[in-house]
Amino acid sequence: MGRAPCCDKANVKRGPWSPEEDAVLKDYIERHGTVGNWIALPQKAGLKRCGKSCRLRWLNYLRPDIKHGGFTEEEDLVICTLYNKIGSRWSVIASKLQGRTDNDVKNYWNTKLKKKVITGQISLPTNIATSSSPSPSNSTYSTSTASIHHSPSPAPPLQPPLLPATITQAYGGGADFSVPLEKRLGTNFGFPQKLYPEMAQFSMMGLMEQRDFSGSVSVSVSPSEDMSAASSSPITVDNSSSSSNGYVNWSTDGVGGDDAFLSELGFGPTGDFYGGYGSQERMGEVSPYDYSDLATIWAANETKPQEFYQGVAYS
DNA sequence: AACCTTGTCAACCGCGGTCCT
DNA sequence: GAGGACCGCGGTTGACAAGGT
Repeated sequence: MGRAPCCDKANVKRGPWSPEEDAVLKDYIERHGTVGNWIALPQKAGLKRCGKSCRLRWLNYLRPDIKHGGFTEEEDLVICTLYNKIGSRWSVIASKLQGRTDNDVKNYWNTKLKKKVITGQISLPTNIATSSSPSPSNSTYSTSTASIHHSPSPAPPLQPPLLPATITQAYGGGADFSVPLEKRLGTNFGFPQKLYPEMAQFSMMGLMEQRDFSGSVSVSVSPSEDMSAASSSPITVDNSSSSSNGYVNWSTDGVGGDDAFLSELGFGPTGDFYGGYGSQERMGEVSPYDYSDLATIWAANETKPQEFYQGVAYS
């Protein structure tokens, strides 16, 4: 036995709302509120509509704080940044944009913004929050240094998130750097990120040795002894826009973003494995955690960086 | 001018989660 | 604890407009 329908579909009006219906709904809600029961509302208000339809109409169109009209460049960047990080959780993304609804954001992404990203008209911030004052909040995103290209420029197409198997395959399933890491670093589509020096050092443990993260110009990393069979090509991390605090800039070439990159470095599974802090993309919002915690996590999950490159699949 | 294609966006649908009895 | 009622969400649809042929 399935769930009973929320309304009698034969006796409710469907399709576009008329101005009269809008007026009735708006007037009723302004006088009585929704009283927490949308199903009963249309009958009380005298509307021949399904309660869900009333709710949608109010939330997406009639609410007084709804912002109608085009999206700003800053809104574009917030959407791109969050989509890159959390995917199609439109309600969460919309909650970060004043006056926008999840439906608005979803439609905007599907019809316009996705194309802008693909054609390279938008690139995400390259130097977000270089401020030395960390903020505990990750609910706001500074876009002050973001760049938007008004003339289309060639850019690599969107790629799916890098799954461990794919990455392993890309690297030849072992210590074979058939796809040098530097090909993934510095690609112009990705979402440039920053890594705390101590984290970078830690992440490379067993894979590479850190040459120098404190310099102001560039950082070179080469495979460690454990990876002696790998290519001897040094891996260059773009540090040109790094500030004097020693942060290291890096980027990925796919929508997997920071998590995928961290996987490449051997941190293991992507996603929220790091409890959110290890994959923060705004250094200003990340406090200098003790990344040695990750050793415990690795141990608990029986995963080590080296295992990744030996083709051991993570669960 | 007529037809076709593409883009846009409001609205619908169904599912999972939560609350209440 | 079970089951019903409702809410909220994300995916999808369909009507309409605009642009192209």
